[in-house]
Amino acid sequence: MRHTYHDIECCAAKVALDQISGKWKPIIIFHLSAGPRRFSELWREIPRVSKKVMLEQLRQLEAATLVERTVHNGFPPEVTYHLSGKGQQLAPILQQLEQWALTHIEGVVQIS
Amino acid sequence: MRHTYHDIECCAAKVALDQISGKWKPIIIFHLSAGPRRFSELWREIPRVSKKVMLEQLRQLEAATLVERTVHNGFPPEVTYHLSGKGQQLAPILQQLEQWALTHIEGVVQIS
DNA sequence: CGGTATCCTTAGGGATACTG
DNA sequence: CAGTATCCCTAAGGATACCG
Repeated sequence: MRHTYHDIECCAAKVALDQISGKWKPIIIFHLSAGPRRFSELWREIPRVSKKVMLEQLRQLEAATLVERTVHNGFPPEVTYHLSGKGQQLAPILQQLEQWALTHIEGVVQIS
Repeated sequence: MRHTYHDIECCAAKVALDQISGKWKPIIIFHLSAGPRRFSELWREIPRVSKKVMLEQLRQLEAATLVERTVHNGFPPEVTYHLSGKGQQLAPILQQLEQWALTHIEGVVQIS
């Protein structure tokens, strides 16, 4: 992702948001923050995404070094994804955002 | 914006992010967090957006009750936009996101 | 199982001109 | 000044089938 002069000058938050925006990225991060997942697990936990799009989102998160990918040798193939340090440091901020949503956005309720 | 069952169940943060996602919304919030702005001011501060899109983004922020719009009578017309309480409470979270970007994202530097 | 390859659809955004 | 009205176009996402 290229950042324009204007983005960088005005609003580093925008640059951050760009890295986690995308229809499924926050949900992926949410699930990975509970621990590593193999591709198929993650895919089962997030229904309604096509495999292709799921992969795209993961690749973008990798490119932003928010998520890391591990290939375990053997058959059948096993690949796991987990949050990087950078990704983990994002988690508390997302939790605050979550809290903000819970207090301000109608119809958003916590499901422990 | 409708939220799916899945969004609400899994990730209130996603719902929050939806309200501030959009190509220009973070930048608009950034500028408004420094105080109210009339439309033309804001538009001058954010070059490269078309007036139409700028309006759309503002309308969406209004719909999410992040931004409020005040019409001052007189001629020429004067309309100002400012952050609502909800919007102001978002500011510190965005600042943390900003800090996170500054420490983790290459090429993002602070311009006091 | 994890991943490509194809093809298709749409919403988001951009350019420009016009109006009260 | 603030706001519509048109028209256009591309990137993001979706469906489906196939591969090692």
